[in-house]
Amino acid sequence: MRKSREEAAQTRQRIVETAALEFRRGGIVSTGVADVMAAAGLTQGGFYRHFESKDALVKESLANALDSLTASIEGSMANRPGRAGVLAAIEDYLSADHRDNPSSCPFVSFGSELARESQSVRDEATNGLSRLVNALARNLTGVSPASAKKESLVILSTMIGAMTVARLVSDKELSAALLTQAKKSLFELVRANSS
Amino acid sequence: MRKSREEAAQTRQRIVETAALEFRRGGIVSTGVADVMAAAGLTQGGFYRHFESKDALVKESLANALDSLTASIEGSMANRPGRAGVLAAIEDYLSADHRDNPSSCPFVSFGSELARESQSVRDEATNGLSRLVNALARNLTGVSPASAKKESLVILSTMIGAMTVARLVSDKELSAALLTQAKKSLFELVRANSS
DNA sequence: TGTACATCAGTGAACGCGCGTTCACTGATGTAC
DNA sequence: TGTACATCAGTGAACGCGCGTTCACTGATGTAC
Repeated sequence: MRKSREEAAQTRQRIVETAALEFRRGGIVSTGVADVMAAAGLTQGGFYRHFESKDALVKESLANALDSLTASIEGSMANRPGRAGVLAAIEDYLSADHRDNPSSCPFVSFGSELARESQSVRDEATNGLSRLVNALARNLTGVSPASAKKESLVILSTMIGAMTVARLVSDKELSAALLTQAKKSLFELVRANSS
Repeated sequence: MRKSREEAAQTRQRIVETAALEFRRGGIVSTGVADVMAAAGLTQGGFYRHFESKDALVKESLANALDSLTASIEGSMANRPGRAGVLAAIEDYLSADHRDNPSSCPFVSFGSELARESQSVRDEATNGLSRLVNALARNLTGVSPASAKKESLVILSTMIGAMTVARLVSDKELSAALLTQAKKSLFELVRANSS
C-alpha cells in the first residue's frame, strides 16, 4: 500500500488542488474532508498523513486558489500594456462565464465565510489579496505606486461585490445588469485616472 | 404549557429576529436551529410549531434583516435631500462601526452562502436587493430613474465588496484602506453623476 | 356563565446522519548492514 | 549487491459530537354546549 515519496508528494498536491476547487464549489463549512478526499479519488482516512487538520487544508487550498486567480488576472493583462491590461482583466473577471464557473474567485465563493475562519486562514487571504493588489497596481500607470494600490482596492472591491451579488440573485436580468454596470463604472474609473 | 395566540405570535417574531441576528453573526450553515432557539430563550423542540424547516426560517429572517438594512439606509438619508442623502448612507455603511458590528448587511455576513441557498431564499434576497436599489435610486436625482437604478447597482456592489473584504482581511490598515478608498471613489461617482 | 373537552405552544429526549478526527491494519517503499 | 527490517501512504471502520427533524408528553388556552 505504501507509495513512494514522489507519489505521496503528488497525492498531497492533488488534495490541495481538489480542495481549492471543492471549497469554491460548495463553500468551506459545507464541504467536508471526506468530500475533498473522495473528489481526489482517495478515502478520508489518509487525509491526516498529509495535513494536520481541515483548517490546514483550507489555508493551503486558499493560497492555491488565490495564486490561480492572480495568474488568471495576469494572463488577462499579458501583452496589454498599462491600463489597457487592467480593462481586459476587469472585462474577463466580470464576465457571465466567470460568474457561472464555480472554480473562480475565492473571495466571491466564500468571502463571507473567510471572516469567520482562523487567524492563519485570514492571514493567507490577506497575503493573497495583497498579491492581487500588486498585480493590478503594476499596470495602473500614470499615477504614483501608492495611488495605484489605492485604485486597485476600489477595483477589487467593486468586482468582488458585483460578482458576489450577481451570483446570489435569482433574476437573470438583474444579475447581468450588476456585472454590466460594475464593468462600465470601473472602465470609467480606470480611464479617468490615467490622465 | 400552552401559550395564548398572541404570545405565540410574539414568540414566532422573536425567533425570526433572533435568527436574523444569529445567522448574520455566525453564517447560515454554521448556525443551527438549536442555536437560534437557545438565543431566543427556547428549546429546539418547539421550533417546528412555528416553521416548516430551517430553510423557511432562513427565508423569513433574511427578509427581516434586509428590511432592517433598508430602514437603516433610509434613516441615513432622512432629512438629507437627493444625493446628499446617498453620500450619508455610503458614509454610514462603509464605517468601521458597521464593519465591526455583526448585525449588519446580510449580503456581507453571508453573501457567498446565499448563492448556495434554496430558490425561495435567493428569491427573497433578490426582492430585498431590489428594495435597496429603489431606496437609493429615489435619492439619486439629476438623472433618469433607469440611470439612477443602474448607479445604485454600482454603489451597492462596491459597498458590499469593500465591506466583505474589509471584514475578512487580518490587517487593520488594509481593512481601513478598503473602506476609505471605496468611500472616496463612491463619493466621486455620486457627485460626478449629479451634474 | 359554567363546565367538559379539544387544541396546541413549548419541553426534553430521541431519530438517523454526516462531521472532523483517530486508529488498527496492509503491504510496498526506504534503509541499514 | 542482497537481505532483513522499519517506515509510512493509504484503507476502512470507528470515535464522540452536533446537525435537522420527529415525537410523546404537559398543561394552559380556546371552544362547544
